[in-house]
Amino acid sequence: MLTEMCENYNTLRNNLMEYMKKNPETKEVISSSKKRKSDEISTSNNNLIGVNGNNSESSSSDEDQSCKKPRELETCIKAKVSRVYFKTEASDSSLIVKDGYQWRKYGQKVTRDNPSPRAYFKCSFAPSCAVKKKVQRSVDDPSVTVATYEGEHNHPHPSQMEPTNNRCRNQMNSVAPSSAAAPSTVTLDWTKKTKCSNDSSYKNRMINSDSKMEIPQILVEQMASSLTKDVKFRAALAAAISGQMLHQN
DNA sequence: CGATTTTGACCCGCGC
DNA sequence: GCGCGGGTCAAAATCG
Repeated sequence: MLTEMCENYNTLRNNLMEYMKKNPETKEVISSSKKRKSDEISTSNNNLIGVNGNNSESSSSDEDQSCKKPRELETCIKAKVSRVYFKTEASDSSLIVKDGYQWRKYGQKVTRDNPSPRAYFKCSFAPSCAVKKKVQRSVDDPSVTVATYEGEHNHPHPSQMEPTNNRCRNQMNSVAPSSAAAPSTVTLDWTKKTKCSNDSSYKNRMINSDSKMEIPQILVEQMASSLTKDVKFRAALAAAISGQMLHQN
């Protein structure tokens, strides 16, 4: 599956390169757009379940160059911004994202371009950890929750640091009952991994824990089959891999 | 009783 | 200068 993904990624990359050669003005058009417009472009371009991690170094860095104002430029340099898409129940009106960290909600607003409210969270370890996140349902797909992370945690993952933390554990477990029999199980499991792809320590831990789990072979095959048939998943994985490659470069 | 959430008020940058 | 809109504050309410 990974081989196929890599091939698809290479094909996509080549197509993009060719397109960029044929349309060199594309960059300028994007970079000359205003900030809010570029946000919209970013959202629409990532109209899939996946990770747009570390915008300042990824393929979307062109639009970040549109940060003309000193304050925005400072923000671009100082705050590491990543956008993560979570697949959730459309009927679930809560804006709780179970990423394992502890957050304290400090505000909620209804924004102009999206009828669903946007929730503002700070890391519970603030002010020592200044990470913030914004959570809002996608305007295109209400079943998709978009979480925008600003900054990086300067402390270990709470679930690793404090394994007896009831609140956190309850949040993580709260996914299980509804997803146990639902077809969305695969999606939820996958989002648990992808949303942590910017945190290498957590990612490694997930991989390690996965290797210890005994998953029935038939289930693995079913999961792999359903995922490879999913166009959105393939595109999201390609985006995640390309982001990782660009990050390494 | 401390931690967290809710929610209206306030602040501030931006466009006109 | 003014109004709009996004982001933050902080008091009250709620939760465990």
